[in-house]
Amino acid sequence: MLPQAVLREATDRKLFDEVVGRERVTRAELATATGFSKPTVSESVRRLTEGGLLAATGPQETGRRGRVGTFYELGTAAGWVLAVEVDQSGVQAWSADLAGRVLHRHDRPPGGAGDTGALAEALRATVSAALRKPPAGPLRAVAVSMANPVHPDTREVIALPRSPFPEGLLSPGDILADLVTAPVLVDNDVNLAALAEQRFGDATSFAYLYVGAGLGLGLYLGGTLVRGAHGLAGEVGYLPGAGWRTLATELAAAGLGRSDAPSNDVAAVLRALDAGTPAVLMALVAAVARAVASVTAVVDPEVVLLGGPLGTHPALLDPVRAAVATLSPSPTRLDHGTLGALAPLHGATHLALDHAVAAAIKHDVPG
Amino acid sequence: MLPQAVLREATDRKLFDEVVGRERVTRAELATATGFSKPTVSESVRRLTEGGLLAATGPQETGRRGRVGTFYELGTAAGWVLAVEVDQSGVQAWSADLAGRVLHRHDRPPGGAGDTGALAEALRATVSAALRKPPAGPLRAVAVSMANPVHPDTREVIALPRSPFPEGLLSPGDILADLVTAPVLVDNDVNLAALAEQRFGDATSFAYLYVGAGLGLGLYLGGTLVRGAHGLAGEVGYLPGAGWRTLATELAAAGLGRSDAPSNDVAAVLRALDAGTPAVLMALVAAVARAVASVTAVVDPEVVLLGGPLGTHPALLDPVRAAVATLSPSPTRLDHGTLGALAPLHGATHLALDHAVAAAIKHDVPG
DNA sequence: ACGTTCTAGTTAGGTCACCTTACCAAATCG
DNA sequence: CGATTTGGTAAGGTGACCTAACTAGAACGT
Repeated sequence: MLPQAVLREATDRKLFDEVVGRERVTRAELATATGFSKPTVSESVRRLTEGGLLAATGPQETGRRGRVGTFYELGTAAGWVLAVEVDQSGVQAWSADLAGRVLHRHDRPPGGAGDTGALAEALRATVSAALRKPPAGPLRAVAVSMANPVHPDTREVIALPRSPFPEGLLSPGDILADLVTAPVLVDNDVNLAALAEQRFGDATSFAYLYVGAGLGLGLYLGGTLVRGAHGLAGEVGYLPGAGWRTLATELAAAGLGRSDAPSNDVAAVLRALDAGTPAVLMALVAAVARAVASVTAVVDPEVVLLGGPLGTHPALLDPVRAAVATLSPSPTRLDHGTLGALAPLHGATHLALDHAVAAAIKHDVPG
Repeated sequence: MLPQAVLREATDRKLFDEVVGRERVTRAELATATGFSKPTVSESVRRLTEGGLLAATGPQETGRRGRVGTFYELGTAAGWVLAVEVDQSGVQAWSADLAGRVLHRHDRPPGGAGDTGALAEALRATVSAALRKPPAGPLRAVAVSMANPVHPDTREVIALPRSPFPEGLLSPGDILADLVTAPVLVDNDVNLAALAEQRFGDATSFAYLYVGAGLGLGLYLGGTLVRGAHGLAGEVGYLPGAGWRTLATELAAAGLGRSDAPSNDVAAVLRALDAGTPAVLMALVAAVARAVASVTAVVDPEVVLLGGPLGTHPALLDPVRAAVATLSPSPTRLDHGTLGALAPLHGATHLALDHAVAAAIKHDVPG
């Protein structure tokens, strides 16, 4: 590969993102918006259209002085990506175009609860359904969101004690190998939720704390997700609690987030929170505040967002803020996430998109 | 600035580092070692020699077939950097060349203990002394290591409750403004220690836990130091302890690391550790293990190194390993740091070097 | 009506950093 | 003393960027 390719790729990527962000643009607008010269923009747009990522869509509306320009937008042959979420409540998938617009949704309730084989089958069935309604163009990437941690290099699913999945590892890449030729990216659901919430807001250092059937943390620092050397970054359930046990163990001892019947527990805890039961609230607030304070002390992010079925409960925010303030001198902002239960799917879409666009730009160098 | 400059700078930097790493090299060796073509290497070396960073130092020794090449090495006019450490035990400074070789050392005992004005005066005096023994070439950068956290953008020193410095902020940039024209970089001593230990080993994700008169953590992830949005990353003294207090508070309550007389305390604790007093050991191990487990749970680094006067005590390592293992499922390696008390100075040297070389390469484009 | 003005886009030509290929220079080996 | 081997230069090409000057075409103004 030529050394100058890095410049070309950066230019193409920036222009592509600009086009996607503005829906329809002329090359002149692109030049002023990005700072590139007009000839450079024309060259780059030519590459992108020949590669199918962009397409000319007729003339600029007239009524303004000067020559009418040509609008460019996302090409219909640009293709699409597939984002999938696998968890205890089933499998959910989104087909999206390269602008991130969701085109189709596919849901599937859980097969046999807690059965890995059934889950794998549900994954295959959902992806098959999505492939039966293919948008225009090639499928460029598949991203799968899972509740387990994922190894940062191999992207294998990692088994943990008290993991929400039973024994037996689920490897989406293997499961989908014969269905799909596009690359299959796998990542942790909370990491992906963090990615989504980060893109939605725009803090550069950022933590997303999931509170539901267990605790999970997604960390976004310095422009990338922190996955950890062994894929275990953000496993805040293993933080030391008040005693010499992990936070997760203490929560379970308090009757919260038991890993053997998590969804029922979440419903019960939600009812308790709605009813204002002080014991439940206090136990939960203590655990969440410990987690937030720990994250703050270690990486000091700009913002910490609470997410997940319990994390978004309105009764939680103020007490946690108060508790954290007694410990931490950092003015870190604490708030609710805004994307709700769909955050991981949004994140998976972003992950797939990012990979797809980068790969598409890297490969076509039409002359 | 030309867009191609990024390529040129990367090339120059890589070649410069290669030359420094091998002491003396011919251009042919550089070409094969770096993968650049021979003409590219010659061009780059020409730029670097004209900029003064490199210098030809006579012919390759003969005895081998083929033409004798010209050796290049660090130029005498490349200049130098100054690394300074300011803490309660006084001020210490190193002059180093751009290869990181320490040329002169300057020490100064503390003026009035805990007196900011005296400390500032000691800083000025130490730098003046260093300037009176200037190595060849220009002073390109000064890096100051301090025990306080430092704001990541403004690089102002941040005041914290229980900080080892008294009221009144020490701004090395201002203090040295009339002595020195080179840029003055300031950073936290523990961050710099992490930088140094990281360079010495070569883990890509890395935490350095300082245990002395207080706890501090330096984090090195994804190729850079993590300073936090407010400069408070690694302030693990504010981690929640076993009770609803910070780790630092609990340690102080146990008679360890009291911030009002820290150095005496450290000596006392060291004596207790040597004597094998179980209460002291257990309290310290508990606190350190909590910190390590917290870091592991949040960012899952490849390695955690213990440093500082207490952290390097041999009695600490195994109990901490055992305690961490009961909490954390991550196979993170735990070890002692290898640079001892000099780690922050090493780190400051690296910081200054990095800045100096980058700036020197950026600016001269002789043509 | 018709030249002026304004905007979109192309053409021409230059720069810069990289590359390959071919050559020259100088030392040892057989 | 020629062959070989190695360091370094010369010549020429490519690709990605730039500026400046041009053409294309619509609306405005008197």
